[in-house]
Amino acid sequence: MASMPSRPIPEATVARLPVYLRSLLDLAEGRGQLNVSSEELANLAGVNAAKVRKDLSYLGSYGTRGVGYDVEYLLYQITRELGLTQDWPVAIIGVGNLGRALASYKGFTERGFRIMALFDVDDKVVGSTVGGLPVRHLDDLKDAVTEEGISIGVIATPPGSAQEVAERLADAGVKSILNFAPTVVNLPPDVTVRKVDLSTELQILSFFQQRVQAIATAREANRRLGAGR
Amino acid sequence: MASMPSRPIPEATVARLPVYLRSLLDLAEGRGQLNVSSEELANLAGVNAAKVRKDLSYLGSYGTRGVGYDVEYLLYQITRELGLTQDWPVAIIGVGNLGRALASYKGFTERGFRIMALFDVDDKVVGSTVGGLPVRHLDDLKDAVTEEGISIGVIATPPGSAQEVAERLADAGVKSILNFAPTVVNLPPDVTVRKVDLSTELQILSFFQQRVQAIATAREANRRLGAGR
DNA sequence: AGGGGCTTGTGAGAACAGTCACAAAGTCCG
DNA sequence: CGGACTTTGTGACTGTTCTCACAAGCCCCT
Repeated sequence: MASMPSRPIPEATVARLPVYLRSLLDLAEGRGQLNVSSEELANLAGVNAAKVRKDLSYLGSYGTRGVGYDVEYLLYQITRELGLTQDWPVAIIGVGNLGRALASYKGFTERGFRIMALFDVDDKVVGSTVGGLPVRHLDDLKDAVTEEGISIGVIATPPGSAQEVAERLADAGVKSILNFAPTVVNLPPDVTVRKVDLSTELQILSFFQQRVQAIATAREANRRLGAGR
Repeated sequence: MASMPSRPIPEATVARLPVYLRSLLDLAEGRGQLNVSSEELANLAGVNAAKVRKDLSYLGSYGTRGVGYDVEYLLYQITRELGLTQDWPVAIIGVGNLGRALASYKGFTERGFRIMALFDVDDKVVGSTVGGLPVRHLDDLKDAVTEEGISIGVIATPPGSAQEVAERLADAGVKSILNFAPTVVNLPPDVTVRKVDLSTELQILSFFQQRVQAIATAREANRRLGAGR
C-alpha cells in the first residue's frame, strides 16, 4: 500500500484552496510576510478562521501552535495538492468574443496553464492568428490533443455546439473541461466538467435583488397601513 | 400578514432554477413541447429527478400527477420567482479585454439584463464607444447609478482595483455585484456579491486531473509489482 | 364507474458542510 | 525554568443538501 491519501479532501475545501493560494501569494510577494495565522488568512479569503484551519488540516498538520503557518511552506503544499507544480496544456475551442478574450487573458497563463491551441469551425477565423496562436480547424482536435498533450479543454462556443465539442474533447482523451457555453453538457463520469455561466449568475443575483425589493415594498405597505408591532 | 413566503427557497435550489429555465426554454421554443416530466427535465438539466421535483415544490405545486409539468406555466413561475419579469439595468466597470467581451456578449442582454453604462479610469478608453455605449469615467458612477437606476454592477477590473470599485458601487446604492476580478471583495452583508473566477476553476480542474493521474500512476506501479488482490 | 398505469409531492434518513469551543502544543519573557 | 499568552487541530454539534422510496392524485381506457 503506497501513499494512501490521508483523508479524502472534501470538494468544498478544494474549491477554497485556490482562494487561499492567492491570498498567500499576496502575502509572500507583496509584503514578504513569513507567517500567517488562520485568522489573518481567513480575513483575506473572506471565510471564517475555523474553516481555514479545518481546510488546511486536510492537507496535513502544517501549522505551528502559537505561531501560525509558514507562508512559503503552505504555498508549496497547496500548490502541490492542487497539482500546480506542473504545467497543464490547455486548448480553447471557439474563437468568438469570449474565446478571444480568454486567449489573451493573462490570469489564464500565469499559474501553470499554457494555452497551446485554438480551434473553431468558421472558415473566416480558421487560419488566422489570435494572441500569437494559429486558429486550427476543429477537425484537427484529436491530433492536436495527442501531439500537444492537451489535458484541459475550454469550451467557448455558442450553446448549440457545446455538447458536440465536449464529446469530441472526451473522445480525444481530454478528462477536464471548463464550459463557458450556457448549456449543460453530458459526459461519462470519468470526465470532470466545470461550468462558468454568466447569465446563470446574473439570474441568481436577480433573485436576491428582487427579494430585497419585495421586502422593502412590503415594509413600505405596512408603514402606510400604520400596522403596529 | 400579506404574502408570507410559503417556504424559504434553499440557495442550492435558487442556483439551479436558471438551469431549469434554460431547459424549459429549449423545450418550448425548440420543439413546442407542452408538458415535461421531472425525469425529462432532470436529463436536460443534468441532475436527478427527485431533486427537480423537490426544487419545483418550493415554488408551489405546479405539476399534475400522472402528467408532469405544463411547460409554459412552469416557465412563467420560474421567471417570476427569479425576478426576471422586469428588466435589470446593469453597469460594467472596467473596459479591458474582458469588459469588452462582456459588453458585446449577447447572452447577457437576452434575458432582461440591460447594459446601461460602462466605466473605466483609463483616459485612453474613457470617452470612446464600446458596443454602442460611451465609456464614462469611474467618478461619474454614483450619478449614473442614480440616473439610470442601475441595480447590478459587474466588476471587470484588474484585481487591485476590485475592492475600491466594489465599495464605490455599494456606496452608490448597488446591492448586487458580479465580480470577475480574481480577488475577494468584502462588503456589508446587505450587498450580494457573486464571483466568477476563471483561474480558480482551472485550479479545481487541475486538482481532479492530477488526482486521476496519480491514481493511474499508482495502479501502473502496482501492476509492475505484480501485487495480487 | 372502476381499475391500471404514470408521475408528482414529500417524509425520513444519509451524506456533506460549517461552526463552536477547547485541549494540546508551541512561543516569549521575566 | 515556569507561567502567561497565542494559535493550531479537532471532536462534537448544528445546519444544509441530497437521495430514496412510496402514498396520493390524476389520466385514460374499457
